[in-house]
Amino acid sequence: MINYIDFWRHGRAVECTGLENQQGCKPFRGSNPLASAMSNPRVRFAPSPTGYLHIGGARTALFNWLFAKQNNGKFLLRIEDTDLERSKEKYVNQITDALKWLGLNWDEDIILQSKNNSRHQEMVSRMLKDGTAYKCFLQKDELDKLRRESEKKKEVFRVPRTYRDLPVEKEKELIKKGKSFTIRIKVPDGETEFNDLVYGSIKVQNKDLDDFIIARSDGSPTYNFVVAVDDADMKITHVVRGDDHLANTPKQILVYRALGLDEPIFAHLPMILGSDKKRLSKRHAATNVQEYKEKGFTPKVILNYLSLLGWNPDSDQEIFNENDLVKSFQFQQVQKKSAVFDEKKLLWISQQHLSEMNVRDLMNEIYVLSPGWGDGLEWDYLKEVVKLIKDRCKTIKEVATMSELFFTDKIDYDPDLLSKTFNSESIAIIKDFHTALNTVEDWSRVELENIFENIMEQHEVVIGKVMKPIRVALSGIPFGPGIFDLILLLGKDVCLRRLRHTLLEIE
RNA sequence: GGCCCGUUCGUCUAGUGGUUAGGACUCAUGGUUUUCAUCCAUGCAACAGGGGUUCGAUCCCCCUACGGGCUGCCA
Repeated sequence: MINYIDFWRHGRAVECTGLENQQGCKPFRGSNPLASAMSNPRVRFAPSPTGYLHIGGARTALFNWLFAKQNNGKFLLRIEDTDLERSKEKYVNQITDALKWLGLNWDEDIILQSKNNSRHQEMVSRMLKDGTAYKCFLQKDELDKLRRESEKKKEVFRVPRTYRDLPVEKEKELIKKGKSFTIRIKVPDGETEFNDLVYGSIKVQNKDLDDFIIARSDGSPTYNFVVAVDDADMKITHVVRGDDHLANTPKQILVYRALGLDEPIFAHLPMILGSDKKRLSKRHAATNVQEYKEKGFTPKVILNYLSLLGWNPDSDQEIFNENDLVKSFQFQQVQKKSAVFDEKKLLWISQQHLSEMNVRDLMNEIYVLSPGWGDGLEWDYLKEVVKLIKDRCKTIKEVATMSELFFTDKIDYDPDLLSKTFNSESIAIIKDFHTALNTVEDWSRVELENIFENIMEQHEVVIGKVMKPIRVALSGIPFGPGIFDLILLLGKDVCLRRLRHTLLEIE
């Protein structure tokens, strides 16, 4: 007996009896028509617009993008918006905004999956016509019951193939009676194997797969069907996605084969976990790419850190720009195990980037983060401010925040800090310093150093005792740029005013 | 339950049939620095467990445990 002939369409009809060896049923191997596509791969990122772009999605997008850039290919974006309930247009915008901000620009127009509906229907019909799929009249409650029963008996539940080879007349009869049906794929005997670029060879026995549904009773096609059709239509050569899809892949391959479509190459990426080793979810501290923007991380920093999660460059290099990444990226170096997201390391990467960033670029990043930053102040002054504090900051946000002390007229002193810093001795020092500053003629570093030395002598103290109270009085914080730089940049008037202000606060 | 995948310092990772199991982040200590940060030095810290194979296993094989994914008329 011949099972549905020509199920696999590989230029030749193959008869699978289920008894012969599996080789005959296996698809092309060495003659993979996609081999030539290596030079111009087409990859895609396919998020569902049911939420913001999270950090795991960003990494998936990044690896796709890197691979495309590296091989002179195309990086495409497909929005999987077929879940009408949960899909929202605002999320589409959030996702595209986040991708743009990261610099992961896509080629060609965005594909909305929902727009492909008629194409999906067409393909479902084709499978029905070809006999690679069938109408299944099992009702949901029947299935639920069967499932419960096998669970009770501790048996493995399998969807019964009751309607798989139903004569046409009987089918018509059932439809006439108003019985609803789903459409299931006829999973062939044998096994399905594929070679994942990250995980290597993956093999499953087809008997472990049910005749899964490709179209629901309302006619809408299901994910594992649609994704295969869309990827094929988009001529995707490499499917790069999270490893939560690893187990779905054989099903999708079955769809490709049933439809005679070219199979892509697959590469599955390990998951990103939270610090509790649980899959990164909304429950975790920050998973939204947007949040990292707000925290003051630049796109380059995010990309750099994300690339190191689950991938290693086969060298000691840890700081990368996009070009380095494009050059070094390799699926062979992608880890199989999931990785924990570590914000400490992110901060370190960020700091490394900041220290290498020139002041101008840094200022532009600050403007992206907070457009009103330094309003009304001169560019040159702002530049000096940034130059002075950038080496002490880990994020753009920190630079923006710390720079405030150069902008505001009035500093909000922390009472605890004041009481810790000031006693009768330091108050006297502040007063003396105020007097000296007031009368100084030459506003220079040398002159300031002289003043400091005089005070140290007068009060018989080390420089720390002079510097600390002055620093707190001038900046409101117990650390920061060199004291003379601070004074010189703030200017005489501001310094005098802040010294007086401090004295008022503590007295 | 079944199937698939995984398991090296707290974290990201390198590594090999014989290594003092390497690096980075974090943390601790010391040094440099007018403070802080940087920087430098030092230190703490890992092969999940059990069986094999082997002269010898972190590395190869098997089992167990643990973790994750899939198993849906979600995507």
